[in-house]
Amino acid sequence: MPRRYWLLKSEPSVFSIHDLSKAKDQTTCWEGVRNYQARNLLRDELQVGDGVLFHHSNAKPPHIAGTAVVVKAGYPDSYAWKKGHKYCDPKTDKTTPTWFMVDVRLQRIFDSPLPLDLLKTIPALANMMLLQRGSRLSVQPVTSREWRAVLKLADKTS
DNA sequence: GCCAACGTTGGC
DNA sequence: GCCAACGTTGGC
Repeated sequence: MPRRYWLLKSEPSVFSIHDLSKAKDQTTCWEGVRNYQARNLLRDELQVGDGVLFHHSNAKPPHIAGTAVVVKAGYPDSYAWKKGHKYCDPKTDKTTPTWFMVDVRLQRIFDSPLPLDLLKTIPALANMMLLQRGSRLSVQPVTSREWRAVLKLADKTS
């Protein structure tokens, strides 16, 4: 199985890559995804060892902040059953979980974050979902070509 | 703050 | 199952 790549987005005011760097083992569960398309990817596709681009959405400007690695594949998102929590979903139950999460560990914080308008200048990224459809979908597939181009850009700008 | 994109909801 | 209404997201 070849290693695969993904983009995960988070609003830095909620949880940033710097928060991840301060977390125990620089590892966190990626809870709170409440969209079925993204859920399917978390549940079925993300595997241990897969690469993750950490995107800061709703930032000024929005940017890819660094990389992480999947250290635990999809498992039920227990926040769905935390009463009163913003990620609580009372319609779901524990015997047939609806929502899933993965664990990711920090790999690298880019010296210079890569804003969208810079990413848009890179031909290899022209078809990237992030640039075509924005970051509404909170878990996005990234091709190995896109992954390489982003890392190359990160090295160039650091 | 605006608005386009898009997901969800609910009446029929 | 369709689709209009509505809500949310996020880039600008």
